Amino acid sequence: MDKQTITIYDVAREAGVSMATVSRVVNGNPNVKPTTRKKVLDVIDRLDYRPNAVARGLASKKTTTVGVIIPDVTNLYFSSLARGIDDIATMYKYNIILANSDENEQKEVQVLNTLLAKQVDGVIFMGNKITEELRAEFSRSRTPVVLAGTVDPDEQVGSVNIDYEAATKDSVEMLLANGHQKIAFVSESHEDPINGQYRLSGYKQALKAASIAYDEELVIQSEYTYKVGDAVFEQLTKAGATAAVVADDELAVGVLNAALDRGLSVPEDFELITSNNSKLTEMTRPQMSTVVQPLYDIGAVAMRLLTKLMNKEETDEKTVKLPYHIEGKGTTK
Amino acid sequence: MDKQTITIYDVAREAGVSMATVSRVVNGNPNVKPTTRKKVLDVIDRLDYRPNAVARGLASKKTTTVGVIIPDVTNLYFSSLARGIDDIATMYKYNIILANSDENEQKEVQVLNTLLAKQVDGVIFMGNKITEELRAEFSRSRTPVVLAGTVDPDEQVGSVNIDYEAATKDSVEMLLANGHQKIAFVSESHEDPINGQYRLSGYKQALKAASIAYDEELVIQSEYTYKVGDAVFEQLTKAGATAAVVADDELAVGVLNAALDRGLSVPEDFELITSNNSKLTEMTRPQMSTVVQPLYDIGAVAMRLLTKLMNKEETDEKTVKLPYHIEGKGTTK
DNA sequence: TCAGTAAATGAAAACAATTTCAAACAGTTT
DNA sequence: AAACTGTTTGAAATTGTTTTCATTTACTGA
Repeated sequence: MDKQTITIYDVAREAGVSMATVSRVVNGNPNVKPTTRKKVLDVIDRLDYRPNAVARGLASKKTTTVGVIIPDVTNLYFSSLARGIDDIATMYKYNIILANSDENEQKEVQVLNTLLAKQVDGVIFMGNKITEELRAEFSRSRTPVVLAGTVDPDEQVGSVNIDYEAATKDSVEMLLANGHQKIAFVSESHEDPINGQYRLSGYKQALKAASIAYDEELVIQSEYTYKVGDAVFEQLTKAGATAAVVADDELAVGVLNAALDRGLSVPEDFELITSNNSKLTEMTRPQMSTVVQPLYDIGAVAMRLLTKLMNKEETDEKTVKLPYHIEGKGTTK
Repeated sequence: MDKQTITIYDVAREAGVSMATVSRVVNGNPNVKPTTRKKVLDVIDRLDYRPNAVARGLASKKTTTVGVIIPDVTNLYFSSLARGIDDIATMYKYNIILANSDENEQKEVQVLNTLLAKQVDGVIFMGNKITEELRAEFSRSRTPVVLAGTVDPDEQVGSVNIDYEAATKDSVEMLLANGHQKIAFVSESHEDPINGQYRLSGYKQALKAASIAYDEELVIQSEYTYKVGDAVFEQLTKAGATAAVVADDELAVGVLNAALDRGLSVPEDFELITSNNSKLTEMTRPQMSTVVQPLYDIGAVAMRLLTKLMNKEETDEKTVKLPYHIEGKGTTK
């Protein structure tokens, strides 16, 4: 009736050894005589014993699972990071509990709490803003946290990303070099330091260096979805923009298509650089020029960093900046 | 030094009650006098007590987490399902452990085993073929399993999908109605029953009804990636196809772009229907005609079904087929 | 042969909850 | 006042491991 589970106790009894010895065998502890090891292994095989990870977690205080907070798995930028995270996690024998937050501050805090209740060994956070409440939770629990593709201006927790400021500056400079004067900057809310602080600053620097006045009209805040592309393009047109730096690929596709649907030629009539180098950039026609971020690697490196923190290994740097470059494709001349 | 954790024991002591009573309060058991409940709640609040989910899991044999095996999070089709799964899981207080399998049979089995070792309360499997080994594991553990967007011809485990056979038949018929004679069918390996059995059968039925001979040249097996689109289109050209039904959106974009890059007009010179209705279908120009699958819902319903199985509730049907329809967009006349 | 050391083993105590079962209590009914 | 009922409560067992610490065994060199 009930699924009778084989426990370490059954194995011990059958093999005529103590639970401790079985535990040692299972965990690869070298202090077991080869003959005993073989005996135990045989019984394990015969009974088809599988250690119960929950009991293990309770006894050892390690669950070998890490929590991953992601705004939306359906967003290619984040899912690419997630893939890198999972691969490295698997490599180090961890599993990931994935939780969508929709970048909703309440959900983020709530999800973090349930992850901590589940005793995850570490957390990888993707999002935008680290609210005070979130930071408080981070430091209250002694669980290591690493941000992936997310910045913490205070650098209190580990993080992996690229230099958004420089990348944006480079993007704008490329458009400037192509002769544009009215270059727009489109991103999500400036409350997120990644946009309001870093990217915006890069944008301003480039303009300043070219002695072009900052025009608020050209700076647009919008959600990162395909469907708002049309409305955003309307605004761009109204502001007289002839080129734009867009902070999200999906939105960039929306803007690009809005331009094309209006009969414009890209890049002849309008130029565009996007920011994430997700698969989308090569799927559009023309293909989108983009900041090439090593998405998979950001996730992978973040997870690797987390493993170090979980093992209390020494780490050179808690904040790592990965290289990027700008790749001109079809949406710039 | 060590993070001193507050346990149920601390709460009991401080509140002057037994652990059992604290447990009752935490779990909302009604058999607690209101005054006691308040007293306990106050202490919980004061000590900031959080129940340890691992200990809970061990004692109650329920982890409130389900395992989700996904081929690749980075594939929009699957990530859309995953989003539906997670939302419903959250609604029912479950968390998901997500594991990428790359549709690799070995990885699938291995991942399933670690999920079971972690005592997940249920498993949602996305993939293609249910190998014998996998099925054996499914039935050996008494853990409920539901397939999402995946078929099991034997209908031994629960599953949620659409009628792939009919959908493919409809797609082909639409192309037939547009006057095509040489219609190709492009999918992944026919070893997957979803392709080799259902979709292919739908394809054949439509041809037969139109008295068109089945031509092997027109049936192409290929991986589901964007980058092979070019090679696939070459094959299509060689076989003289003037239209195609493609089983994956990403691949469909590749094929579409290959056609466009060769200077063809779509749908004038070549027609195409894709199968997943992911975001991609509206991002291309022209937009892709597609089988409209309720992606999010497939995931959501699968998870809902799983909750029923986990609670041993009666379920009307273990196999549910969701409705679909064909939406003609820009790649068909 | 015997001490000294290292390797191998086991008993029992954690780990932090839930669950079972019996006892205490309170409120009715006779 | 006793008997009966149902609600609250707590003691102790249970869950399946790991870990600590003591003990036994095996081996080495004097």
